[in-house]
Amino acid sequence: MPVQLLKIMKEQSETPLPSHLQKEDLKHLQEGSDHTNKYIQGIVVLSYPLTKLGDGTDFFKIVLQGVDDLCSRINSINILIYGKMAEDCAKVTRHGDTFIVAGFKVIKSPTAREDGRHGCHLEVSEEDGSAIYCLQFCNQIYTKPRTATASETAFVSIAPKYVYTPLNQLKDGTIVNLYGVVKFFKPPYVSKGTDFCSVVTLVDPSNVKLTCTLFNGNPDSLPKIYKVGDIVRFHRIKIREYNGQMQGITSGGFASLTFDGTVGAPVVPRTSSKVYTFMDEEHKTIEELRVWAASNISVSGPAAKLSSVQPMLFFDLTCQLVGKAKVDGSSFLLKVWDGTKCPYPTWRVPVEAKDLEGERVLLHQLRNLMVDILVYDNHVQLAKSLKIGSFLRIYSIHAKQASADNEDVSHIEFHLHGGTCYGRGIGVLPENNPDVKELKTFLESVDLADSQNMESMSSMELDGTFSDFTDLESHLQRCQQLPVTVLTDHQDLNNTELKTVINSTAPQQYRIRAKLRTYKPQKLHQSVKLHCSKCNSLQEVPDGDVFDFILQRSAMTAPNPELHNTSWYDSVMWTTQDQKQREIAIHFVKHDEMLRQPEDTLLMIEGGTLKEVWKLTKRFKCVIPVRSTEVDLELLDLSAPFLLQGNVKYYGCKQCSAPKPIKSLSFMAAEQQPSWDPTEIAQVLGIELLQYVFIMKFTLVDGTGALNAYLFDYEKFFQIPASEILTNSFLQEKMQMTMNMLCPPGRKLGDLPWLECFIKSYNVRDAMKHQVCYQIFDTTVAEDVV
DNA sequence: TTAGGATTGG
Repeated sequence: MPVQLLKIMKEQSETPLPSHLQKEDLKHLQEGSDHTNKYIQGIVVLSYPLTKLGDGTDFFKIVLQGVDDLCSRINSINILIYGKMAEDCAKVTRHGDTFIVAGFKVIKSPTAREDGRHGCHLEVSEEDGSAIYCLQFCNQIYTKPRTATASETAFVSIAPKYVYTPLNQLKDGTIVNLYGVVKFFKPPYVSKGTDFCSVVTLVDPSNVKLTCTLFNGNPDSLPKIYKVGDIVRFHRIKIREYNGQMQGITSGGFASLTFDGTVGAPVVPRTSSKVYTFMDEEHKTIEELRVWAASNISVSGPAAKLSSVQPMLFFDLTCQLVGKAKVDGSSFLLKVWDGTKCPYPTWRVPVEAKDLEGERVLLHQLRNLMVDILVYDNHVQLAKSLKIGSFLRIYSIHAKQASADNEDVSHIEFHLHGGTCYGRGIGVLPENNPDVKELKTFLESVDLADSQNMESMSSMELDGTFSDFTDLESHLQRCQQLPVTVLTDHQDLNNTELKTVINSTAPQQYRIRAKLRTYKPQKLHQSVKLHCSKCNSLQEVPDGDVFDFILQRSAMTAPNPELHNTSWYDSVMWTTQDQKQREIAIHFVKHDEMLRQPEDTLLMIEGGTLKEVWKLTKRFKCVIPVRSTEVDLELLDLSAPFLLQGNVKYYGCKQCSAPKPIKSLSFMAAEQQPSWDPTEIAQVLGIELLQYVFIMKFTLVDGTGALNAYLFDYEKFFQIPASEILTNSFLQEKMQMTMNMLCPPGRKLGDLPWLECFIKSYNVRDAMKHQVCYQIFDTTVAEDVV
């Protein structure tokens, strides 16, 4: 029975209702006024038998009498309960119970004249998201005898007890309730039909994705999602199969709650203020999902401040609207700021002064910090409706690099293109949103006088002239500073300005002197990739779990005893004592028919776990995980490392490797002093060795222009081997410190150190477009920096 | 009904 005993209260008169609900007096009830977030309370004085309506719907009617205003003429009201809720209520209702009703519809009562009750009646049902709470004396509902005092009451909720379906158990044609973590979303936008639309992709710990298409005529009724990682609870969402996948779509009684997904943040639901049930159990679910999401969802979205805008990329901006203006039928201008200054010249969209809405004084004061964002097509209608001063998150703004005919230096244009790809759109953030609170505090702290200086500062750097002696002095000081990177070759070349580099055709090579405005990825471990020099492919370094899984799978094949103890290796085998009784075989490769010292020994292991393999690498020179076939030992799947040496896992390229029999290693073993060099082992085994490499994008500026240059570095630039960074926290710290020297966080452009770099330009062409890219080479971090 | 994730135009 979906009746839930929520709490037993002793010596306590107030009820644990959702805190947003407020009591409404019977005499204030009238048709057409807003009663969301209101409840009425009364004593059951009459109930009618449970009946079925013509369409089979259960129907139950009770009469509640108000307790506050006994003298009032209209002191009682009819409550009409429909559907499952009618059945549930009929089971527990007793005369004299106190009922609390929320989420009701107020309808003019056709029987008011006859029964002399309230002029309206209330209608409630599960579909409308209604809730009924019932207060009874304990001894009335406990069947088991117990000592109860009169002051002890049980609090019974006749709100349905919801069942939530994990995303991997959804079935076509059902209507379900579910929880999920937002992996992708499109903020509500105007659809081509009559409604607003929002598309939301969820994941949950079952690791199944569900994309939901949600419609509502009122955008406020759609989930209030502000960022990836938010958690939602959907009630009554319809599941359908579409293109072979499950899909969610709004059904009649759809309702949603949205929560901040940050671990530790207050659990406050965002909802369009309908009545909702939210109790301790739900609270726990949110906390659990937050913890799961923290390690399973990447929220490092492209959010950015104007100060860290990257030309040619897309980003999400949290900002305040300062001005807006009509441009033409298909585009609309938004003028926004976030308190930081975009380091590049930005465009100004010309509009008629009469079309510009916003505080004139503020528009003038903020002119150096404000940027123009031109929004198109389907975003225009929403943009027009925005209120000046409101806080916005604009998703997937395109920072387009462009230059006008009469300009030497390129500028940045901000476009919100038409369509909703990649969640492109505009969301209004409420004042209580934590990001808005932070932004407001920051905006209040911005010294506008300082921003005027910033303007003169950047224009000074742009045209390379110096207005007075102080500027000249500080400039000289900077020039005298040693650069934080140096060239390892080509010292005799002269510097080229970035403007010249950008305006020249590729391919060419240049010596440049520039500042590192920003770099990507900011999380340095994300910069490590595996590179195949044969097919030139790049791939992510596989996760340790993948290796674990492959080891587990290969441990299911028992070692083949016929392959043990050959002329070139000795084998040892044992069975683990645990329940699984795994068989492990280790083959120690001999040299001159003798075993060598462990630190010079290569061994092969069958049936080991990740932990066991790691332990062996601590003791022995090399470890190669293998499995038995009928005729020979063989390497595992190439998603696993084929060799472990020291702290480094060596991987082979799946595409370019052609594994040879393991016994090829015997030739290496026969060498006078086998080096067990990974490159050589790879070659002997027919493996195309993947190299660990740092891939980063540096945004370089020099006062004449800006460009993005890629760093592709095995070891030379940072003087840190890319192969060791992932397993060595000391090296990670060292690299972070180096980056902090090259690009000190929080500094103004003028205070950043200079880098000397050698870069080459090259062409990237495909059928559609042509782009010139830049790569840093023959450059290293200066000795005194590392 | 609409959209059904998957940028780059003005």
